[in-house]
Amino acid sequence: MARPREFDERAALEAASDIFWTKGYEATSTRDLMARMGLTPSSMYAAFGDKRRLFRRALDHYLERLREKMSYLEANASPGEAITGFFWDTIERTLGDALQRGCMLVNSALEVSPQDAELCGAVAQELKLIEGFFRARFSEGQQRGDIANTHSADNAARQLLAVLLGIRVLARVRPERLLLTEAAGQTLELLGLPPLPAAAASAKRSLRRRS
Amino acid sequence: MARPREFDERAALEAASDIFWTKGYEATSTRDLMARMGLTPSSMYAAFGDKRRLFRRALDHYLERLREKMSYLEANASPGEAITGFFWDTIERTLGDALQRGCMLVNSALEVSPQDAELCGAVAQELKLIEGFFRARFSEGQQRGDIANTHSADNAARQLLAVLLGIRVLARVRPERLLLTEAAGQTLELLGLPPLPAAAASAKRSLRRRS
DNA sequence: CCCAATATGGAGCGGTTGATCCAAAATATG
DNA sequence: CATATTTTGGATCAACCGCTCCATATTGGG
Repeated sequence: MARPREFDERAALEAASDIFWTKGYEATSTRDLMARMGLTPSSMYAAFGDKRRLFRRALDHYLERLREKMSYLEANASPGEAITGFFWDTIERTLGDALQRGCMLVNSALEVSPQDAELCGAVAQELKLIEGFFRARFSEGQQRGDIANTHSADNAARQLLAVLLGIRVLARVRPERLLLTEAAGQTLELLGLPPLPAAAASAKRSLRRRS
Repeated sequence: MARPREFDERAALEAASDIFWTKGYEATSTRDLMARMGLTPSSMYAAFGDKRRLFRRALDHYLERLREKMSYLEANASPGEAITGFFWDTIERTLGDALQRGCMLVNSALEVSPQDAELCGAVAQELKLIEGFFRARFSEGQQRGDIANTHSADNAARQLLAVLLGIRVLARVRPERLLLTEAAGQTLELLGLPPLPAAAASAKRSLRRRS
């Protein structure tokens, strides 16, 4: 019994997520947001609350896709390939992004004030989720016999998480294929995980995607 | 033949570096800066130019200490211990910081726009310096016979750099000793580098420092 | 001792910020 | 068709932004 919304909330969130991802929280103004989301202040504030709460939802929206990637790999690849595939996907996507936005989660992890318990906690929890993904896959691979029992899954997961985050930092300022693939590849190799596709193959692949 | 400065430029830079480190570039206002540096707008702008240039110098000031740390380790420790010591120092310092500021270089790496070629390049170059430190130490250790020749110094350096950056991201939102030490420790171990001091010992050591 | 030269204090510039408010528009229900 | 309810557009708010300007203070050189 009232006027219906003229905009798609999901699409608006997607737009908001995009700007926040590109420019960061502080550097994004509410006017940037309204322009990109195609909303007037009234609509935006009514639908999403203030800037902070909108950011929270935009981040969640971004993270949802990250979680989907993990689920997909868990369901459609062997444990070892799931881990390697995660790194491969991360590197290829990062190198393919002309805007060099890196990862919104990592960007947020460093921009968010440690005093902001709620946002900080959300980021921390998501990192634990990724760590858990690594640990579960690694452990599963060990039970299967694909992966050697030389190292504990706990430590392997911690190491993989650190390397992943490091790669995302590096990619932001030094988007060099060799640097990223070798940093990841070396770690995968030492842990007895499947290697990344050769540079030539992955280059061809990203070329195909671009066209 | 003119009035002399009443403030110490170095101390002012130190103060500026501190706020930028704590709050980031965007979230720091010129008023924050002037208050903390104890300067009026006139003095600040006359001495340091605009906010961006001040940030550049504040970052350089921060990085100088980072370089000193590398020089110190290079001069006063074996190659392997220099690498391990760098990680140890990083972790202890990070865990000891109540403000959880992490590393200003890493924070900047993600906040700086990739379009900002100058600042971005400065960050990239500093990362190369750290990578070079790892590579040189690793290579030297191999020549000495301290470190196995199983892995190339190039790749080891890339991996160490990634883990280091990853740790600094993690520390920002999950300052858990075990997580950081094991992520680093595992990598050091796999590369045949000296282990980090035991948790008990390092806890004692940081306690001593605090008192 | 006066003057050129630099530093200081602080008012204040135009513009932008995040956010609010209200009249007009659009719908489902009675 | 009227009314209650919600959305929409856009003017507008106070506060803050980075930065400039100028009068005043402080020095060294002639």
